[in-house]
Amino acid sequence: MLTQTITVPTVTAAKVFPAAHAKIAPAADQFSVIAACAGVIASEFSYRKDEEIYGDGEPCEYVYQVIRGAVRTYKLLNDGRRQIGAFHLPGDVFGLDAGSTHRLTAEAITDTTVRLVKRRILEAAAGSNVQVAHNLWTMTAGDLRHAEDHMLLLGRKTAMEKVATFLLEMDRRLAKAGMMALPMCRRDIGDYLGLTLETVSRALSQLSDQGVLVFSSARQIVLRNRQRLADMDA
Amino acid sequence: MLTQTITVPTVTAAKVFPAAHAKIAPAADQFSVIAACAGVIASEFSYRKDEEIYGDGEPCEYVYQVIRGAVRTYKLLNDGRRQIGAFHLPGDVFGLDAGSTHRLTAEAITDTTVRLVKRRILEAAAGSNVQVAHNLWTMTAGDLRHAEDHMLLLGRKTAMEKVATFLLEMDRRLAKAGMMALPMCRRDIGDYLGLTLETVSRALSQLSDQGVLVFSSARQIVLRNRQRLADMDA
DNA sequence: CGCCGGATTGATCAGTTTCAAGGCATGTGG
DNA sequence: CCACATGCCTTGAAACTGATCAATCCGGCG
Repeated sequence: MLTQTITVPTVTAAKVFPAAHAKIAPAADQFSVIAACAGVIASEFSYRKDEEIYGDGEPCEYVYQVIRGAVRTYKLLNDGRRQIGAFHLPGDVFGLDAGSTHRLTAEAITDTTVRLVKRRILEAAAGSNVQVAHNLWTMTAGDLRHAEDHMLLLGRKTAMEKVATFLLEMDRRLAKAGMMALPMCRRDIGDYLGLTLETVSRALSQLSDQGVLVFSSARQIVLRNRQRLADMDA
Repeated sequence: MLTQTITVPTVTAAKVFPAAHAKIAPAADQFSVIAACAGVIASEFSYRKDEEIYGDGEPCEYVYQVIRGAVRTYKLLNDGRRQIGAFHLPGDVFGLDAGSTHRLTAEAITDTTVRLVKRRILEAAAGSNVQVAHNLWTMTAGDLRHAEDHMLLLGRKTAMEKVATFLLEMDRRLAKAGMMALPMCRRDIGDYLGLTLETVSRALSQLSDQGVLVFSSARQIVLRNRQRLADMDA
């Protein structure tokens, strides 16, 4: 079980959309569009490391966008086995469920700041604005695409292939100046890939030995040979 | 590799919506709603066993609903390893991708008849009718929910737990008169659960030995103890 | 400095896959 | 009607991948 910091979310700021932000991912654009269309006042909230943002089964009150930090969304089995469905990095939208309750739990991986809009307002906007409705659909479809790719990984790739895929995904999503600063620990990576933390560690060590990557520290990685990774990725 | 029957789809019928059909699943309702809203002429097509309905990467020309038979949608790795993302049974809608191309391949498991509507028309309807737009979203969200549950299964459940989950899912979706007639072979089940066909067979044999289920034939199954299965399911 | 959480590494174990053989049902042609 | 081929399923034995258990190691921080 993970340590659970019990903290009440703190409002750190509140501003009117659209707000300019450094790095705008496609999903971020859509978020801005729907928020703007809805004419919403979006707030910023901050969460501490390991703090729960929402829980499995809770009503969907907000839709979130990561500003700083990182978020994991996961499901648990009775005995505590955990499957992380996705990591959400700056720019990413999460917590958008079509139903009335969340079906995964969301937690801050590191200290994290999110922008959020009330789901009720979004819903209303979608009811009168087809552009908003279309964006809700394509955002959910983007999550589905990721889930489909991830099912292939979980069901059919070997440990090394899983780790190679993970590295390429993270490289694409958060590499800056050729360097990757992973926000999550080995256990998180394992629970994302359907592996144990030891297997993840061994695979990374092996890639390091082969010169495919270089560690600055355990979580600071430079990829030296993306092609080799892409080959392993199957 | 599966045997590929090369056959051109045959139009067997064409009728105007809404058409009454015996068993209406929730998704079926939505399909009818969107089709009705779009004022679409829906056709019926038939596919032979193992025939491809659409391929990974092909443009999304139609959205489909299973009338009779069963469909598998899957992804492949370079070397042929296959992950089946979902089985589509009578009433189910499939082939609804928000993007412009399909990201999985769809094949008929048995001889299958589908109803289909042109995606272009649906798209247009969604642009002017928020009810249609909303239904597209909730259908995609339903697929996402299934994928999220399935990631947990693929990444974290044991072979026996996977098979138990599979049996309960199929029981819920296609049991008639307490009897389940599986349309798919052991290899399909394995590729859905991230197992080999032998492991699936062994798990089923073990459940049979324990009296949890009874085989009429290899694919005709009666569940004798759903509670035991639910317990294994974790 | 010593503690602590996270990461690495080693040794062994277990579950699943792989390889292989055989059974059973279905269908076809002699 | 029977012999045989075929596809699918079951079962067994061996091999292997990844998990588990356990011992450091390392870096940051009080």
